[in-house]
Amino acid sequence: MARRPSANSTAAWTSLIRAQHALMDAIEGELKDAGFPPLSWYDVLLELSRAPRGSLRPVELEKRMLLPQYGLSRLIDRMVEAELAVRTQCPVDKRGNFVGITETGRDVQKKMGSAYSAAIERHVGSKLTDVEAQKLAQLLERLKTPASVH
Amino acid sequence: MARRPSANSTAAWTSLIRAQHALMDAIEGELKDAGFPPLSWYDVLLELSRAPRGSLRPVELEKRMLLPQYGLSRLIDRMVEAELAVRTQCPVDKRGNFVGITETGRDVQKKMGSAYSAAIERHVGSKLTDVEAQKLAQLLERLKTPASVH
DNA sequence: GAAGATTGACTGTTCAATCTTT
DNA sequence: AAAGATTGAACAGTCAATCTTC
Repeated sequence: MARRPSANSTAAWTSLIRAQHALMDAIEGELKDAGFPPLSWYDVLLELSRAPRGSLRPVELEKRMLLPQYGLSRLIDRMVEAELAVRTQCPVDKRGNFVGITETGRDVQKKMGSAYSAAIERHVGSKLTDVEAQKLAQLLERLKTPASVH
Repeated sequence: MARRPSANSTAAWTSLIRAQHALMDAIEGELKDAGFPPLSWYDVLLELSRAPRGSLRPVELEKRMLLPQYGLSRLIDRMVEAELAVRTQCPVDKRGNFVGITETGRDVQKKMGSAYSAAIERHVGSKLTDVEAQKLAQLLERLKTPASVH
């Protein structure tokens, strides 16, 4: 149908890109300055810390993560290298590994989680009322519904 | 200061990341499938096409671009390689180059602009009313204001 | 010395190809 | 053949160092 986008649709898209970038830079920058690893690492640590026995298969991780991580193998490699995660074999299906969180990993997840929360409060919570934040989340959720095929 | 982020702030942040990613993947994917270069190229082409005589200094480009492009030198190199842009010397200040758009570049900008508009309509315009899109843009703009130092 | 810009080295991402197990 | 995962090669992004001109 190639209807022309309204000025408001375009403005929403532009603002979305700019706001996401500005906030991501600010929040990830704060965490980095505090000595924490990138947010993609946090995503993995958070999902692992919530999983039963602290481990998941890579394919499960991919599905759950906030930041879509194509190169998950290498990300896990780096986290294993840093001793935040370990790899183990899956006994029942030898195709699938498990990735587990270490004690160090749990520790980093907790500390980083606090810093992350503080950063979200500073960069989001302090600028919007609770009702506005809720409204924003609702509008953004609507955008994620698949587009029609026309 | 270090107030706990409300659930709504966190939800807004999470939705922001996810919606931006989902839409960016969808929109950039459509353009790519249609044979167009990345959106970062489009940003450069758009700014150049709007500039007087179709050229700008790299530093000006950096300021205007939608997608913050740290490695602008190399991006311009690739566009020059693809014959969408040219480099020229600035006669009055020899530190500064100019980056100019070629005729091919103008052509690509126009065609890509149409496809981009259609994609925005499909992925944003079709999911929100005009009023909702406007509201969303307003809320996102509020997020870009600098955080307090506390 | 400061501004505009590029370069080199490093890190991270992407895509296709591959390998193993089911 | 399909699913789960890894690897290699190409590509892009980042940071500090550098170079030139002002």
